[in-house]
Amino acid sequence: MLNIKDIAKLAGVSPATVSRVINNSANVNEEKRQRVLEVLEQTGYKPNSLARGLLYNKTFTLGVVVPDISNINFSEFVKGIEIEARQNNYNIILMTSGNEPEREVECFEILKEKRVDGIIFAGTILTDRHKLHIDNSTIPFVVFGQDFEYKSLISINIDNIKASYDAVKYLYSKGIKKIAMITGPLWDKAAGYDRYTGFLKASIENGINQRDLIYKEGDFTISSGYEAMKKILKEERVEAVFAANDFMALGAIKYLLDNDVKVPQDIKVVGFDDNPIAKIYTPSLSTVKIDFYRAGVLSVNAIISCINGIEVENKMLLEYEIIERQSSI
Amino acid sequence: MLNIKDIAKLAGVSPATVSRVINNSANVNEEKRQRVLEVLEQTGYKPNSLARGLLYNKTFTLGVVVPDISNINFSEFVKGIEIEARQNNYNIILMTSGNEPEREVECFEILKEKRVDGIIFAGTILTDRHKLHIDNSTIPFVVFGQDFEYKSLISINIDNIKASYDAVKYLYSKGIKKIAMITGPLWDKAAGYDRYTGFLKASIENGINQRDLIYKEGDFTISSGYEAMKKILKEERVEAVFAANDFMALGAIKYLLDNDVKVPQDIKVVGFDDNPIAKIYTPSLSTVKIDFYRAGVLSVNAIISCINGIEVENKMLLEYEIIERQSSI
DNA sequence: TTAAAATATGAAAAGCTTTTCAAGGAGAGT
DNA sequence: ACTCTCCTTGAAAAGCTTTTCATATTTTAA
Repeated sequence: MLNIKDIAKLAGVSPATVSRVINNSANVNEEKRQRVLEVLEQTGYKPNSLARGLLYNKTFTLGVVVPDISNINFSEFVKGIEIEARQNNYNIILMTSGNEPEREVECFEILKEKRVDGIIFAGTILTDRHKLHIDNSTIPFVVFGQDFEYKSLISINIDNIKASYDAVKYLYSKGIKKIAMITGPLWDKAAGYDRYTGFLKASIENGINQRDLIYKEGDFTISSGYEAMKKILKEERVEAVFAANDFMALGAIKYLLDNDVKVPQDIKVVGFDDNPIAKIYTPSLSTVKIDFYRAGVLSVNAIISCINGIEVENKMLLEYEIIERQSSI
Repeated sequence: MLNIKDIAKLAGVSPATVSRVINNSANVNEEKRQRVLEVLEQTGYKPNSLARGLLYNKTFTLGVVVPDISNINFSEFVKGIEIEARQNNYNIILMTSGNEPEREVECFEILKEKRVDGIIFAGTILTDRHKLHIDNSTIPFVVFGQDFEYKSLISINIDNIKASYDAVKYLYSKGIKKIAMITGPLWDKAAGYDRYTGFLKASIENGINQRDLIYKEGDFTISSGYEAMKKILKEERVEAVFAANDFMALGAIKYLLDNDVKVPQDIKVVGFDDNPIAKIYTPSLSTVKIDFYRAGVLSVNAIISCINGIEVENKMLLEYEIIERQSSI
């Protein structure tokens, strides 16, 4: 591949002059300028960004670490990141961690070696090794998705408690008295415990005794939603079900339909996430929509500000929206 | 950020020695080795990959250009790429093109500047500008998804004609006589025209006169499937419908159910893609499954071979699988 | 004990771009 | 005609790592 010296030779000027033409950084005799431009055009020369990066100590590259890119939430997130990054002249190195802390830390190490200008990290927990890395690192970090209340780390989060609270309140506002919840695993702080907490809060506010709360724990899969719904119906007569994600909500609906319970006439169902399936399913599923694309855009803006030394809020909450569809009308 | 000179100073040795310790490239006095290792540990030093890349003219980075990462097919594809690449010590720079040729070419330019070792490209058409780029480029290219019969370009493809042919044959094998197709836009060679061609071939083979073929053109959306189904039923009495993708198939099913036509008892439906929704929908949808994850893995293997100067087949076809579910039993 | 071989180590160059600094040339003003 | 300015231009250094080459030291063999 050609370098700037080759171009200089072909155009009969010095490398410095070629550089000046490429970067429009100083006056160059018009005739020479044309000669250089012509050579550039003919050869398709592109300056070596490694050399540039070495010089400026800057790569215009962001590292992005997500658990699983094939999860629609994260692919929306990454889409937002990529598009916003590009708009700001940055590229992204994408890495997946499979939610394994070991691999996450490994990603950080590789990204450090690649000298990325910043890292956007969607993870689950912050182990000591994570913290060690973040502390020792001069690379700006933005953490998404779990409330990492660690030092002044920039984090962008979903207010799971409030979103869940609002979803349940929405059901109560329809005059419903008895609502059950299908939760995620409660050890999962964000999507598990926090969403349960919102349900708890809204229920108590509507005069339910904490001991009378009706809920079953699932694991975010369709089949666990199906099973949970079965258990709930065996024990109680409820008018609505709120599930901690859409898959479990769909499982619940499936069980209800299989057993000739009408949705929404007999029992209303609300999910969480606004998975694309929610809109398509029959009946279409009411849900809480989180805008992951926007989360990506915000992450990029935050990290670029940070890179440029501009102060940013270090705790941001994402908006959400309760979407009413057939399953709860 | 520290550099190798700093480490050398801290350990009281020369940069060369530090380099030898890091790369295990030559014998180093054990005592000094330990001193260096200790400093490396304490400082968390990572060598600057830009400098290395500059020296070796190699970045261990692959460029990946896809139309839209939030499309499940492409996110599976990218997942396969990322995981396989990492296993081979490569990272990926992900770029999205929105299927715009202009932006695709722009991606190539940026990736060239970043000196990626290879580019994996999922696109639609190969314009002259694309070709110019590929011709002038010394960077290995792997093209996925459309049959780019261009020179010795490495391409990985779906055999749309044969997959579609097999799907229709499968329906005929159930003793069905009258099958309609909902095609994609026919100007779209791969997912549009080729899938139609397979349908045509299988139909003729089963004694249908080409003039009697029943098909309507959709645009891959649910609603277009719904409308196409409406038109088909108005004109003909069919026993089965084959759609060029799952969304249109689901639209068709929706129309049928809305009009009290039972699926699969009255009309069987088969889609294409194995979108996650296909499995979940009621009735679950029979479809043609393409393994995009595997396509990603194959792409990486091909490009790494190419980078290392190993000969590879330059035309590969992906396997597919007809998945039978409730909608066609 | 001495020559030869093996081992260990640092200096320096290469890889590519940008920017600073110095110098050369041209034009303007006196 | 001479000096001062402004405009152009090229040489060189910096940024960081690896590897080669040469040197210094130690070990082995005779």
